[in-house]
Amino acid sequence: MVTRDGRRRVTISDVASHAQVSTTAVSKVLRNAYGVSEAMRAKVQAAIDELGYRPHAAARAMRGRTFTIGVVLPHIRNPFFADILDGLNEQIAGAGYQAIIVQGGSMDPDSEGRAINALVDRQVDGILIVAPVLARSRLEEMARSTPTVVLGRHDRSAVYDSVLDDDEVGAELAVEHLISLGHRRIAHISQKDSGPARSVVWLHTIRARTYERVMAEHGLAEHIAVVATSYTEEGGYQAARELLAREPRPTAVFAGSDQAAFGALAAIHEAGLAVPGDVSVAGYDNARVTALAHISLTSVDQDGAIMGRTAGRLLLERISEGRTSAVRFSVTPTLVTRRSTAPPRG
Amino acid sequence: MVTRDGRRRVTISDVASHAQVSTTAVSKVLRNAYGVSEAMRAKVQAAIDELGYRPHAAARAMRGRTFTIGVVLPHIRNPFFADILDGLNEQIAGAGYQAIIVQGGSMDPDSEGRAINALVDRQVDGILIVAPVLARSRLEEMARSTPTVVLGRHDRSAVYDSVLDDDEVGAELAVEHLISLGHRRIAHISQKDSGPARSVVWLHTIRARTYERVMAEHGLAEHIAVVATSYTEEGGYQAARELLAREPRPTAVFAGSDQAAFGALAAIHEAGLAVPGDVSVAGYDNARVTALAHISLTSVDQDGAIMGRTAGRLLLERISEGRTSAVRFSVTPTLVTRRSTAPPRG
DNA sequence: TTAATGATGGGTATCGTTACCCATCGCGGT
DNA sequence: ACCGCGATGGGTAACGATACCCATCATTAA
Repeated sequence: MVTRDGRRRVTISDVASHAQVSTTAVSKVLRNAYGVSEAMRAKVQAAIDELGYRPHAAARAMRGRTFTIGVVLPHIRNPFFADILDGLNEQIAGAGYQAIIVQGGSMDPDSEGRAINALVDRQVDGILIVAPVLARSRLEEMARSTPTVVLGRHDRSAVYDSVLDDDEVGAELAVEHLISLGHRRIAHISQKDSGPARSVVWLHTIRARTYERVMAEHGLAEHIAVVATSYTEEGGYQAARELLAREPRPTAVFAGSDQAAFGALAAIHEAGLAVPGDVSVAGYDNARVTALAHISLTSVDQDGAIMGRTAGRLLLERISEGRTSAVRFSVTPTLVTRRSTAPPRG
Repeated sequence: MVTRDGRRRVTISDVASHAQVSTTAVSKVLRNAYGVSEAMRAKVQAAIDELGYRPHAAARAMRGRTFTIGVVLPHIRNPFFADILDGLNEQIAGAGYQAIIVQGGSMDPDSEGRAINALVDRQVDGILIVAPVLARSRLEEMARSTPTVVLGRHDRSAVYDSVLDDDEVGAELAVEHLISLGHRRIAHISQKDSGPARSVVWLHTIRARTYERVMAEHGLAEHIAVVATSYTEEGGYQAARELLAREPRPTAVFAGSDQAAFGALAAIHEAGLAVPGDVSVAGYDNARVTALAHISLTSVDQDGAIMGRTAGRLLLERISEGRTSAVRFSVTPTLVTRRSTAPPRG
């Protein structure tokens, strides 16, 4: 291969001739394959270092592994995804794998499908897909050809692994907290469905249903108020404006995600109301920014780093150890109370 | 190629035999190459659609283009990068290109180098690298073999293109604004150097130097106070704590990035001080969250979407049109004043 | 009429690496 | 002395697509 500047890239043959061995031997050393003596390994490694050789991932993809994990994120704006990614990288870097990220375009199945195809076409060894909205059949089709972990989706599959937090416990914690503070008119901000309505495969549906269940269990069924927009700042803002216009207005808002909670805070502030004096707000994800003193948002913590690490481990198990049985891993969330929630006034 | 489930992937030969033409013809259609009749194009396209064929990017990489743009981000936590990415995607999607993102590990040249290598090994057609800390010689080495655009770095190169905002203008706007409000003790939060100290290739250095220059021009040289940590929430928090401990404490803080400004807001709030009553705060980037009512941060706006679009256009020019001369594109920032800045008390 | 030209389609070597298979060697057991 | 076996190293045909070159044919110019 000749690069634009006319210099040839160092290939496995260059290493082989420099070390005076066969390309096969070099390949075996590279892959830690069976049948290589210690002397051979040292000799080849020396040649590799001397020439600054790096395996050509694209060429590898033609026959073997690419040592690449593909990650599909709905969008990179959500800070919680950064935690997941850090956990994933930590886990796979040691095994010599590299993560590449593509944006899936949140809530749009077509765009998500294109993103997945892009990874499959690039022959990644494994795929982590976060909160997909694609039909399960399409996910399974992909999972049959490439090891796959799905994060944040409540369905069971025999072909891909699942990593999720227990959204029922998380939502319960948040709603119970608000109720125990004395709130009765508690509203919920959810996300619009982008597939079969109210299906429990989606985490936002679980959070919303749990909210309704807990409200009902405490005799607050008449106060149930859900506005479904999206788990974004804009979505939270719109939903909160709608809720604040109601009469009587809610004294507390449980937002399905921290981003939505930020938008809600903005709307509340804009309406001239105080948090938590007039309205308490709780979020979900415990993104790092929620801890900052001027925001100080009560939020449900799901450990993104552990979820990312686990996803990485599950993928490596499938890739290297050939596991084919499906696994489901669930973390239990906890509530972090901060200054955005307090007993209602009067 | 046989996938795990035993099904063969559809290849160009399958398409060729199905359409009863040569693989060469199919390849030409795929690449929009010269020498294809309209009838041929239609026939081949029909076969492609019928079989659901998708080109194998890894195989393409062996001889031709991968139709992939690699993006190196210091980390995905910074919301400003999301704007850049949206602009880039918008520009390259039409040309059939796909962006893949790798994390470079901010402020760590080694980790950044590994990220770049990962992209080069995967044979991407072009690379966009955001705010790199790597030595210029390494960047140029890479740029000689792969079309490269560097975003947010103030050096001139003959081999790669540069996209940046005019940080001198931006910093001037922010500092002049604070001075015109009547502030004199204005502090600045900057970023530690991760290479040659105080070199003007780094945008944080330009912002810091401009701050010093403008202060001096207004006879405020004695009030110059710079704390260099990092453009992150943690960095802004630490720096602000240090600044608030000084006697007398500053009445205004110009943070070099919005993220640092958020950290500063947290520290100020934690110290029991009010914004803008006790301390005014201005940031840089005008990330979307700064506009939210409960934050309402005065910030310097650089249009990330335009920068991303331009970077995409410049890369496509190099890839498709073979441009080799280096280009430099600079956007002029504007100031967006919000409620975090006001005249000093008393 | 012939030669030159342009448009179109196809044959084939090749990119860098690995999977598969085979050759060789040394050693222990019969 | 011979056989069998495990350990080691190498030869070679793929993987899927494209670049390069050539063959063919219709059209136009001389």
